[in-house]
Amino acid sequence: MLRMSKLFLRTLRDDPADAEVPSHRLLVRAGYIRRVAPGGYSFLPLGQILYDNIYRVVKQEMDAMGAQQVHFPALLPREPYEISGRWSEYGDNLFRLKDRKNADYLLAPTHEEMFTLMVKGEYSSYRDLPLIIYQIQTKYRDEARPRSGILRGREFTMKDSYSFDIDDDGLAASYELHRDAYSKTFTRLGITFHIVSAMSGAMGGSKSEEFLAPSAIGEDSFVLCESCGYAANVEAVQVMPPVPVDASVSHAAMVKLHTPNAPGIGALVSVLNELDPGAQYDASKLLKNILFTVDGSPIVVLVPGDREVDEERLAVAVAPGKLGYFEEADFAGRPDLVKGYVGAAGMAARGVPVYADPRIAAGTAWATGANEFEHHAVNAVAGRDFIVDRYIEVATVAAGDPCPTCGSPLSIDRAIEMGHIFQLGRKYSDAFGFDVLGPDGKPKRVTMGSYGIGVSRAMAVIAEQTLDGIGLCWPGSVAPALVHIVAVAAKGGTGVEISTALDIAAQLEARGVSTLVDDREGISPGVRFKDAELLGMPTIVVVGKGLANGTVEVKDRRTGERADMALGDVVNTLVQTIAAS
RNA sequence: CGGGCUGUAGCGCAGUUGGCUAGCGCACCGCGUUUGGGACGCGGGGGUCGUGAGUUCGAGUCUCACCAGCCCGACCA
Repeated sequence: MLRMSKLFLRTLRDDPADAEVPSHRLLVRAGYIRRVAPGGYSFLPLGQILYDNIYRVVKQEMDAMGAQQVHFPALLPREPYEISGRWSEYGDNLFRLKDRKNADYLLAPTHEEMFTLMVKGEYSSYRDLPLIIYQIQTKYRDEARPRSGILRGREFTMKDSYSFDIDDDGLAASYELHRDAYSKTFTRLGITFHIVSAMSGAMGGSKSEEFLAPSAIGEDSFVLCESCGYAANVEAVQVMPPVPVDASVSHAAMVKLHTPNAPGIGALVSVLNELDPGAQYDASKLLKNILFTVDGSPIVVLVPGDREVDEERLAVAVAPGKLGYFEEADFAGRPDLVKGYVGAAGMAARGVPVYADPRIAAGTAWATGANEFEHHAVNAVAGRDFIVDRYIEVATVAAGDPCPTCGSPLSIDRAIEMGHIFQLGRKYSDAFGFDVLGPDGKPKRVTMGSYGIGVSRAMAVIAEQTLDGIGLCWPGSVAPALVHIVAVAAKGGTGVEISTALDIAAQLEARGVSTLVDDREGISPGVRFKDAELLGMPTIVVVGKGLANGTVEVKDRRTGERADMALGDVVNTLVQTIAAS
């Protein structure tokens, strides 16, 4: 039983000035968290209980799938990360520090290395596998821009697990176990989510899916197909293969036009339409020619004018080459590349490789730069006037694009990444030379998966998906208390409301229902009601004026429905209702 | 890394052309009234005005530097 007369809690009437997103504002106002540093938050008692409840759900589902919990330090020596290459790969996002002997340490952003070493140290036979171990532990990432309170912090809690298998089939099985466990976990946490295909990204490896919680404040975008259920992070969408082009259609010869005052795609469209009123140009018929550098050498990337280049996908496509921007200084050194008027035609002569989105299929005609100041070319045909050296999927997707599996229009929504499951493969077992002896007595390289759930982030996500105009609104599976009992003293009262509220709470607790009692003295009813709504327990019981008639009021925080109930029935009824839900 | 905005009590904010004891609301303490929708009266406590230099008889206010926070942008040829 939590008693508000004793609870270490102060609710705020005003929104904190530094909080932008609703979950952050309410978690601070309701006294769950307090900021202590950029991206660093303390939990007050209600926040800690909420966190513990989420922790318990995550742990139960991990244990249920046969994973075993372990624990690592967050403070780690440099060497393992040096061996895996991540000491440098992680860049500025890694917190590095030195001990008194000037030795390098880091605060772990994730623990693949340590798990690999731990298992390598104990196991050496195929008969020991498969194995899944996990921890729920604090991670540190020096984010370029921590934001949204607990949603993107520099210190946060993550459940990370790792599977160790002898072969690909085993890895696939461990992966499926996680997929199921994650679905159960997020369902129990009351989170609405989609499982989407994800990009493997910097982690290396192959198959990867994300658990995304749709939210307007999300930092990820994903596509969803209403008709077939295809879902993917926008960074991982597979576009349709290039539409076959009717080779019999012949295009007019490429023409160079004088196009002054046409900076940018929008202005160029207007200028071209003036020059050629019959042609009906729009951005999708223009070709963006964007220069990047790979290991210092220029490349040009072609996308339709109404699309953007997805740099993360491009970075993956050119790996292990290092992607960079082609900047002013680079233009200065290449007078043959005219800023604002770069055109694919002529890149071969300049020794610049041409990478293109599949939409720039051979036989398609485009308006593009003419590699001459204030000049553009129209009717530049792929395969005739310019050659594409390599097709890669780098154009951003747009709402309405065809679904790669069924062709229906895709929708795009924002979401928060809640979990990520990932078939790592042998990246880390290779790095650390982790073999076990196979049945044939020969060494066999272990294959791994890594899997994460943002535990502290889940607090913000659940808040974000459930809050309303008057406060937080927790699902019963994580709420700090299931029932919030408000004692409202009657005029000239004797305190019987408070003692009755405490009595109801004691009976509920005895039957396993957690309670929060507003037993504060001298607080006006309005404050109690506002606080109860702000704090967000699923059920609110008001012990007040009805007591004279032997009734209390029961309110559902989510629906706002309220009903008077006989004092003698309230405990039984609540216990039954909660058991049924 | 670039741009914009902001640093005054635990929280939210005001503070004029530089001026005397730095204010208001919430929160907090005391007394009294009040008690079903963020009550009221009276009386209180709480401040290195982000930090450091400088200008000045005098700086929350002006100048410079630094630090911190929030938001936006990260290239579009």
